[in-house]
Amino acid sequence: MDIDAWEPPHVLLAVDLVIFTLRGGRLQVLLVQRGVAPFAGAMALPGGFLNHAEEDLAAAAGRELAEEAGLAAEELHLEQLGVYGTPGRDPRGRVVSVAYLAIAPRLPEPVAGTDAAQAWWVPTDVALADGAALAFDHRQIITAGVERARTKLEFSALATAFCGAMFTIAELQEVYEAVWGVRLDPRNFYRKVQSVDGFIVPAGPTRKNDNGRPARLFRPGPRDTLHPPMTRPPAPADNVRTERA
Amino acid sequence: MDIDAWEPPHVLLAVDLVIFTLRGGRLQVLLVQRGVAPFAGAMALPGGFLNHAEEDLAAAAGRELAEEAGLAAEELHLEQLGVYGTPGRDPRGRVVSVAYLAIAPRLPEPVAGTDAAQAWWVPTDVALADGAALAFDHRQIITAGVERARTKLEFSALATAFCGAMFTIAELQEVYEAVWGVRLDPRNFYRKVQSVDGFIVPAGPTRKNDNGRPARLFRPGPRDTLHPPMTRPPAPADNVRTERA
DNA sequence: ACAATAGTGTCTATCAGACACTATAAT
DNA sequence: ATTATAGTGTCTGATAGACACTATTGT
Repeated sequence: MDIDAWEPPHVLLAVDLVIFTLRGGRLQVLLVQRGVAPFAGAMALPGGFLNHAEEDLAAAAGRELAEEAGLAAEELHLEQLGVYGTPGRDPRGRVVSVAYLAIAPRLPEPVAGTDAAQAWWVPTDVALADGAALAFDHRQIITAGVERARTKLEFSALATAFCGAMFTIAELQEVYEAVWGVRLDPRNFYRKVQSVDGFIVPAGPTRKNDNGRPARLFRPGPRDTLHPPMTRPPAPADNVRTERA
Repeated sequence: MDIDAWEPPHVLLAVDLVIFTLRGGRLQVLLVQRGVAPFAGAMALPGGFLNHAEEDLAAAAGRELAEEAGLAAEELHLEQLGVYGTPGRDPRGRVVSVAYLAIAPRLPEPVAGTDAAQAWWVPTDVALADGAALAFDHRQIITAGVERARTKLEFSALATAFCGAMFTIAELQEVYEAVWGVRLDPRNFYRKVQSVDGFIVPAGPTRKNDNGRPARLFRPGPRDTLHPPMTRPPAPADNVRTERA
């Protein structure tokens, strides 16, 4: 270790984005099809190398978010998920990737302004199915993202990031049901979510409807950490949501 | 971005270690005194650059653990804490550091086999006090480590990592009290900790004493995630532990 | 005996979950 | 009227916290 001429080695640094949204009552992740080697043709998370040696990590994540998904980083929840740097993970050399988790409100199918050849919303259970061909260690990263989202829903106001500026309590419940993969009692959810201190606040006496009684609208409240937390029911496997009746 | 000659930039990769132990009923962190610039003379977390371009991140963390603290990585809890890569954080250039959290059982004062000039156990509240001079962004990293340890104590069996292979329930309670900074009722803690499924298991009818009734000994149980979790009391500021009577 | 810590029993306020019931809309 | 969703009332089993009490050691 004390060789005089020793110089610390350099590595290539990348950012990868796990972008979640809710579509059709299911948790979906944005995937792009790689156009170049390695893993050409396979599905991968949007991401890329740092632009220049002085670019900030979070800034690089926001830039990729705009370039590859056409989303503005300022309006989204964006947080660090982890570092993935196993030596053999990229055949081009030593690449260390910082994974970020991003949450977007409900979005339509074609992602506008996409830089990559193609980008799709893919349900997480499909993306993680056995047959799915994912580039690099992105399967592992997506799994970590799902797990992170699940636990953050319990203890933080992250669920509101899946909704727009205004939402009904039933819409918020759909977020919990989709991410957790369970069904919840609407009556108990209704009071539970309102009993948590600054989670959601009423947004005027406004209303909105499908074919039942109009629901009150809410906005995200000031608090990010929930006291008391939302309790996730123990997953009994037969409680999993299949279809939205 | 589509300039033909563009090459992705390289960065220097480092690992930093937040090593916690319990001494004198207080949560303490291992700090070394830097011998060279930058921040020569200031206190810093143990850590360093990757040895070579193919060294695994976790392996580098384990190596620094051995070199700078004389601790064997195999016996310790070691987990990724986060990435710190703000451009200006290291005056030598673009250095991105991966922080790891390590938990060690009660250890004596002088850390054997230390590579750095000096290494000390420092109570976290002292290390984070206003006057403390910490190198780089290590104050921020230690703060994140404390917060991580606090929440992990609630939902995982991490507390047993602070104890040895055998421990009494009172010793386990000391861990919770020190890390959370609160006092707990021994009677309620006693049953609570035993009601959690595979948290701790009895280690023979063995015993051990100070000057009261001998206590039963326990070993860490098979489960890592606690169901139900240990509930952390709301911190009312006057509940903080000051001295061990 | 006394002091000190280990361990048990039990009460109470609170809360998650179940579910009957009322309210307000569209058709 | 019927259907569908929004929102309220209330019961019950489980649990966190408070705390009286018993058990087992050293001095």
